[in-house]
Amino acid sequence: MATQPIGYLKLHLYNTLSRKTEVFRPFYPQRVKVYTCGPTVYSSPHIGNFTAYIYWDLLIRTLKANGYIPFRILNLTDVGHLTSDADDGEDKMEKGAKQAGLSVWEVAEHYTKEFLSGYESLHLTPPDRLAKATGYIAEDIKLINVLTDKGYTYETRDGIYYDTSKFPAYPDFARLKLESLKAGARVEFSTEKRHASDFALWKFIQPGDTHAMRWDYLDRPGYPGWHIECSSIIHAELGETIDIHTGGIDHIPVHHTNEIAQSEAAFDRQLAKYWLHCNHLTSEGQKISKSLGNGYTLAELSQKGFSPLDFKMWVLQGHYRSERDFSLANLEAAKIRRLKWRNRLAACYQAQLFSKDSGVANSQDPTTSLEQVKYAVNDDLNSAAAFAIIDQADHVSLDFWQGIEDLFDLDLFTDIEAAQDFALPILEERAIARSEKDYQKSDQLRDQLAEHNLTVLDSPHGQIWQFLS
RNA sequence: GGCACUGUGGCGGAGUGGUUACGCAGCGGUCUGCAAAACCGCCUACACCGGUUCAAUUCCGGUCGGUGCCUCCA
Repeated sequence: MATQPIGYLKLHLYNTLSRKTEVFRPFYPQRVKVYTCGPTVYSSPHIGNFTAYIYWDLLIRTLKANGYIPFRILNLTDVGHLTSDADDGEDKMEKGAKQAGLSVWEVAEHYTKEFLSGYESLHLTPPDRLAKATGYIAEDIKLINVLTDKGYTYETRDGIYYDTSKFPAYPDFARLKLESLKAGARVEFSTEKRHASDFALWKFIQPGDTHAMRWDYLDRPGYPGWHIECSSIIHAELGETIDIHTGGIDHIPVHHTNEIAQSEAAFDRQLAKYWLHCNHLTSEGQKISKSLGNGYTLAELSQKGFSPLDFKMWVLQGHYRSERDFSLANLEAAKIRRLKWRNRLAACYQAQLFSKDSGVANSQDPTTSLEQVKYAVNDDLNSAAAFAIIDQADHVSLDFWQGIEDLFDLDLFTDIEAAQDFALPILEERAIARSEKDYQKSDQLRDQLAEHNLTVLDSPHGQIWQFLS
């Protein structure tokens, strides 16, 4: 498999809908509509949250590598939802605000910025549109009205609910067994709910409730339910049906199941053709969750000397559907691997600049290596297999590395030119010192490089500078 | 309790019915004025018990273990 002849392998993706790996065939030949379920912006995003966006970025880049033109929406949940179905559940946005002494709007603003800055530091392709839930309240209401007109809803004292029994396909997506779901449920359900799986489309704010985010609907103040925003954003921005819908594995039984129920009941069209779900991370053997507050942030990793790109390297070393356990020791290994790639690239850069025959020991066509990498990624985004090919690739082409950057963007080219400019005169001086056997000076010059995070290797082809970290 | 996933060498981590990726660490060596995170080589695993098969880590069944979801989360 690894040395497979480079035929064109069509993009294959594992589709949760069928629980099978399928050849990807979008609705239209080129344009691919993608929707990614984004974060709830009420606390600092941790590494587990970002893992998902790293994988979905790989999806977007892989689509592009296959000649597709993806159009992607990423939503931000900036409206509070109750923490539980119970009437006394605390709204997590409101809770976050209370803890920080800010308004809910300020909380959303603050953590949105934090999320986006982390997103950027990971070199993730920006979505074509960032959709904030609070920007689509009118669409939410429109959609609820459609569902009401079609007889899918009922009203209780605390809100408008979706009657899941009216949508027979409800359990299909997650392969739910509704009876056992009911039996195992640990939550106190709203007593007015008709079925355990029914969910709120809209919540009414009760007199005396201080809920800050509120909109008028049915002549009363209220706010949208947990799942409606994704359905209405998709409808507003992408239409009734899309090619790919992505999210975390946790979304399958509730959020995506409900999304399908809402959208497909309203529009009588399949919501998405392909559903991709990434697995969750554990951190040092423990589940990471916002509620437990036990995940590292990118800033914390940075304090420990790891770039966000080192973390990205670690993430892409594994497969998006695998359970991964994060540890600093493993992050260290990924950091070193990335450093080695940067140094290979640096050596390649120097060879191309100074060697007439830029193909030093070049026994393999770099284009072939790159095709092999794409081949691996086309197999359900197998970045781990792709990385093995990169490690083995025998080449010195900058084009190859550019191709790798297009696919993964690990910021491998960073500082190359500056390092070159700094190292060049020192290396020249050192060459002279060495030819005069002035080793003391030669070592001094090496120390000088070290102060700028560089070192030098004496190869048969001459001196090569390398990054130290 | 229900559902799903999963068990690969010191640590990670792909993959495959037969030739046993890859990374990190370790070990040995080479090159070098000394070095080197440079080069070469080594360490060769698939939880356990059955079954199918000419052949299973790979398929099937069972056992034991791990994880996730069923409650907001990527």
